[in-house]
Amino acid sequence: MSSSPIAATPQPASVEVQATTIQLPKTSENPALLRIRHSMSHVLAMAVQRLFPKAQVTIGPWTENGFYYDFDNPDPFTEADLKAIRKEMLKILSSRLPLERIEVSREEAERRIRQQNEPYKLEILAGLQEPITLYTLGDDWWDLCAGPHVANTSELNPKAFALESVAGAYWRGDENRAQLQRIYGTAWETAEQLAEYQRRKQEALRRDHRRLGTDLDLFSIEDEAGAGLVFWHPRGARMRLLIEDFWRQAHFDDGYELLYTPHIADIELWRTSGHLDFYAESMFGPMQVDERQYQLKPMNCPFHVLTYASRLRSYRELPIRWAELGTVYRYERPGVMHGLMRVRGFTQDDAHVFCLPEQIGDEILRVLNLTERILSTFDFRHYEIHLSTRPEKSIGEDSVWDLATKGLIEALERKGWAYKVDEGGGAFYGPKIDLKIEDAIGRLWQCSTIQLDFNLPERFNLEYVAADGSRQRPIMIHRAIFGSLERFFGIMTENYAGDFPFWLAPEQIRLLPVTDEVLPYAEALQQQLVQLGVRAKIDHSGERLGKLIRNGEQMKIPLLGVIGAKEAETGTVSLRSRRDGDLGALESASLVSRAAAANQQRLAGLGEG
RNA sequence: GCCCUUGUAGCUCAGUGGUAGAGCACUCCCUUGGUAAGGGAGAGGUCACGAGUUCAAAUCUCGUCAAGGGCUCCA
Repeated sequence: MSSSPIAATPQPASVEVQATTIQLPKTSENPALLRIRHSMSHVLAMAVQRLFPKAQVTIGPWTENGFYYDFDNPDPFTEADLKAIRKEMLKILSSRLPLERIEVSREEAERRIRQQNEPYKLEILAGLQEPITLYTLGDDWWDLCAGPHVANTSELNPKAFALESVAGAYWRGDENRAQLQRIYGTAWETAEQLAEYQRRKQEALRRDHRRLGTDLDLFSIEDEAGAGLVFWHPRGARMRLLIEDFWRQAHFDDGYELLYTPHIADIELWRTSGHLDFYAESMFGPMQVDERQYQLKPMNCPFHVLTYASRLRSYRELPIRWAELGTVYRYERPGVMHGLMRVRGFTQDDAHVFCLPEQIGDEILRVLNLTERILSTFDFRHYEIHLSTRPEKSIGEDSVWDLATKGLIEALERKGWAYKVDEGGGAFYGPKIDLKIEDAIGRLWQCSTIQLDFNLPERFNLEYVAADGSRQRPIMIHRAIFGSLERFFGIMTENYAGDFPFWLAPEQIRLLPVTDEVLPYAEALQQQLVQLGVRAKIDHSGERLGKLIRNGEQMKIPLLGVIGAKEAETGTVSLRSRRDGDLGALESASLVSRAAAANQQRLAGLGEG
């Protein structure tokens, strides 16, 4: 890639991977790719049936990055099988087989399926509308399929596909039905695209928060304690504290008050809230204490509701905005836990707004603004927003649903954010807005959610006294911005690939003494930094400078300060920035003030002196 | 929960039935060294846990737990 001088506009410091000229279109954006992947799944199925005559075919759709095919086979496929299957696929490609679309009657399709004894196909056929189409692949293989496909396997680039993995999957996605063997593959137009796709997969692996969590000593999950329970190590805990401090301040700034509520409560509370009925299987079991049964909390809402109900409220108090970093425990089934992304104990940045019906629009807009402020501080600036409306089964009056849904829409429009409508996708107790954030390598993560709730105020009989002295039901808004601190921490770590911005790094500056003689000078400087809240350490390992640099870089410390005789004499530090390279010598007093200022302003690098 | 795979030192991994290994990290010694690995010595493991087979199990079998890739579910 050559860069012209005209295009060489200064770029802001960025953690993004280097822009590449190779575009990787998604299947849904590229009809040619769709045909390739769809056809490739047929080639895969044909190859499997050649090698494993007992394998029964089911479905084989494209995915955004490739394709898969589900088989019912007596034995699971192994990695070695994949190699053999790939070879067989290459044979099919090189024999230049035509793919032909044939329209048949239902009876004809059924006859053909029965002939081959493919029960899954029969079930698929039963669900199909006319016209029934099938695609042949060569003379002796065909599959029920709506298409479209390439015309000939010679159009499929043998150097641009790969079989990726084999996994279990349920027939029709139903865990009560047959377990099938799914083979995942990917296919592209060119070998370069395939290579780029594989490079990006590697990149995602490099950013894996579980890997970085261990390497940077941020957190661990200990077998002895149990699955899905997180231990925050000093470095991770320090970061979490910085995130929490920022979060608290942002909430105070925005008119919230903070609550602390218990971790357990009498089981009757959960009966009243309804969780015992519809959430029981996600809760840890109850515990007996004296004569009462207690329940570990899976959610914070009932506690905030009780706090609201602790005394009579006036309409003049509303809106009430209460937030809590509330730690909840949920029973997650074995096998679903995943690093910090899916755990059994986690802290929600939960908040509830109690307001008047006419305040909904303003309050939602307020939440959207706060959400943007908080997420953008962590460099998440691109969102995908979904508005979910009333489902079939739901509670509450039409007028309230209308008002609430309008309030959400109005807020989104005023904010100027594009959104997709998920018709009927709301909870039974109210409509909601979900927000997904896009990370540095284009992945989307669901974090923030804003939900209206017509259920809990009803169940707990929440009231306020209106202007006319009557008792009215307040509107309740649930919202979380991070979703959970653990999950957000994982996403953020992957977004930065562990290269945290200066203000967030657990260790911001590491001073590297070249000789022992300069230690007193280094220690004095470290003291000054620490006193102003800068997280500075001295590397006491006594290794040579090269090694100290290497260790500092590996721990992704934003600033390394080399201190030798020269620096000690002149009262300076030779700075090496992870993002910006060698910064040269800097007056130590200037380093102290600039570092402190950078923390104040939450900067990604050292601020101006 | 289901399918497959895996579990050996803090980390990454060798070790296919016969006395438990390497590199990095850690501790100590030598080296006082100027921008990504100086040298030497040492310490560190109930081979995830429990049963079984065997004269003998890290190794074979079964069970449990946990992790990884998926499915289902989800913040």
